[in-house]
Amino acid sequence: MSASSPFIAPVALHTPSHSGVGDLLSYACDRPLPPGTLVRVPLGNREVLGVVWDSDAATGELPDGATLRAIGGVLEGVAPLDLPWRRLVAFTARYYQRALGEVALAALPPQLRDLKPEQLARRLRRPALTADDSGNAIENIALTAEQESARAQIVSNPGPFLLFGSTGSGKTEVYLRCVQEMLEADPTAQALVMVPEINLTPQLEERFVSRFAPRFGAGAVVSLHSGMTNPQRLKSWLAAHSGTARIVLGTRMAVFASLPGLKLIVVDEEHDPSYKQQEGARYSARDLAIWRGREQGAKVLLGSATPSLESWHASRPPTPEDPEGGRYLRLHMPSRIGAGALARVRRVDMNQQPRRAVFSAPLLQAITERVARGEQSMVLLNRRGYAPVLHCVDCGWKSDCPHCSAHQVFHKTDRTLRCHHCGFTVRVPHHCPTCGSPDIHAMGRGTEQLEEQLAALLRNVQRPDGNAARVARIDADTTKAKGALEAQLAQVHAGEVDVLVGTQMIAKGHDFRRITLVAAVQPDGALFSSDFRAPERLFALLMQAAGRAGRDAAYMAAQGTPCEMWVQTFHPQHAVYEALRRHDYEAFAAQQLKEREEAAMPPFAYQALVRADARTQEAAQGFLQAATAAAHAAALPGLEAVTLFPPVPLTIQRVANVERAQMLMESPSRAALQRFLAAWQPILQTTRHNREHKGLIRWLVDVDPLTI
DNA sequence: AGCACGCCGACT
DNA sequence: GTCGGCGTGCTC
Repeated sequence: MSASSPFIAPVALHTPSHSGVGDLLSYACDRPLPPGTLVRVPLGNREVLGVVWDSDAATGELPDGATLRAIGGVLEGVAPLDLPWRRLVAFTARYYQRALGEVALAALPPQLRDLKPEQLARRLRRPALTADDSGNAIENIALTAEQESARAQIVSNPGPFLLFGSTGSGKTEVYLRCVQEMLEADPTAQALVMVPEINLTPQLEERFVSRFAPRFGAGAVVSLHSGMTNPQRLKSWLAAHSGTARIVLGTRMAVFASLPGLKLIVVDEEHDPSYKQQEGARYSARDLAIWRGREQGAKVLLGSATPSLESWHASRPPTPEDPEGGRYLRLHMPSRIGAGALARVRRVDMNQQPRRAVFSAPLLQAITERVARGEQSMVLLNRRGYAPVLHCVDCGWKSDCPHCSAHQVFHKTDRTLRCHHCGFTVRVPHHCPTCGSPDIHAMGRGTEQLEEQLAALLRNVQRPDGNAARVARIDADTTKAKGALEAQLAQVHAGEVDVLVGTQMIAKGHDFRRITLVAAVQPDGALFSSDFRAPERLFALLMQAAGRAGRDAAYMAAQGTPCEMWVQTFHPQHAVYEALRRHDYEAFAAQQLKEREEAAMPPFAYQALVRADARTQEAAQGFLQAATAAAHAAALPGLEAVTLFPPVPLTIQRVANVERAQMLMESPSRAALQRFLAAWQPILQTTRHNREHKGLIRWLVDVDPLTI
């Protein structure tokens, strides 16, 4: 140890857990550094960003041969990250089976890592937009009785809360009011408000800024999501970290924002699968919000019209048989305000329609009438492209991706066949690549085809202004360019579009005032999926889509026609559609929960997956089998309460020439599953290094997976 | 994760 | 003759 550097600091660095490097590395420094201090340290022949960690977590012993090196420097001007933040990061790493440093560094803005000390100093000197309590009173919008009741409950109870409010019930107004009261009561308080998608942040930001900037200053509201540039993200992060920002709006990553004054967390559309990160540490931002709120003494408010069954179950009211009830407090807001009645649901039995018809006659008629009246319609299909596969009539060839066990999708717009899994793209062949036949057909349909067919079908239909009907499409392909989505939405709002075709992208959140008909043309796929959560997701999507119609009561009254949600289905009696018809989430949830309980599935059991990627399917499964055998041989703790299922190939077994397999672990006890996973981690690592498993490329653990 | 070192194919 | 492919190993 260097005589001039008598202190040792444990530092968290971005090293993955399977890299053989421990969670924390020790560095020498000439003064004691408080935990949470951001430092630059030498690692090999480079200098990386690290966070000084709590010394009780350090082993104190250096491995043989390692030499203690000195810290390169402290990031001056950035206060140490506080204990609640460090505890959140440590919990996330532990719970989701990742290295501490990986989670810590991923939770920081990327630019903090890249900036030279002088550049950072310059950034810190630049004055941020100030947040100041100007004292300007906020003009309170009167709450409805339901909103007021929810607000009062939130004020007088500790939470967490599940705000169960139908689309248009004014959940956002409740969020705004709760945030406002929290911030006014405490001049250092901060609030975190999360939404599932980047697309939804601008409209949320607009609403929060217009409400709170006059009162708390222009710098009081900041956003945090991956669509921002690195400098923007750093700026928002610093504002939150320093306490200047009072309100942070963002996507799932925002759950890791440093918020020393955090008093309230809102998770809007809490059921949305986007809250689950699907790479790296596979965390659920909604679940972490609950944990963080409890740890940091902040209230947590989850909101949805179709809550996740987990949250619904966790908020069950006490009954004589179940006097405890759930951990959350459920708040109801069933009424729509300022919006028309809920859409009337119309099911078209496709068994009674001509085969291969995309649009049933009654649906087409309904859309036609709306175009003629100057109303808008929205048509949903969760499949991009023109057709999911090309097929040769003569030899049976199909447009299979050479690198994946999936079809290449026919995109007519640019005459390509594209694999949606690996991106492999070729020109559309004119003749069958196998037998040369020119007789190749598109099978099935995607949004491009819907747009084309609808335009043809409505060719002779006129709008009230005498112009021809206009059909537009919004999906990931038409919105690739920056600002494209906003531009397309603006066209819809301006009334330039009569029928909007798109994927679920258009079902989420956007307020279309003049839409009076929403149609799902082919939603049946999810009914018979092997994924036990598929019905839940379909129901949520259709409810959300139905909520897009008739948002403006005044407009609906003037039009004098009811808004409608159409579903074309071969199974009109299916429980999902029955519940949808009655807008009865509660009955649907009760029925689903009963099934889940009988089958011992979440939320009545806890699950985790281990996935293995390898050159061959045998290698992938072999690794999982070997790791399972080793777990049993070692009689790992927790194993007595955990069921390990045999490895199986993923639904899409091969992607980009990588074979994929996974195995499921299930337990009635979350603690037992956690104990087992923690004990298993080192065994998985040693198994990987066994030369028997050379074909293995990577393995990963997914705790509380959304799809299995 | 990065980044080096290290040993075998197609280009100037 | 070099450029460069990614396999293996190391980082307090």
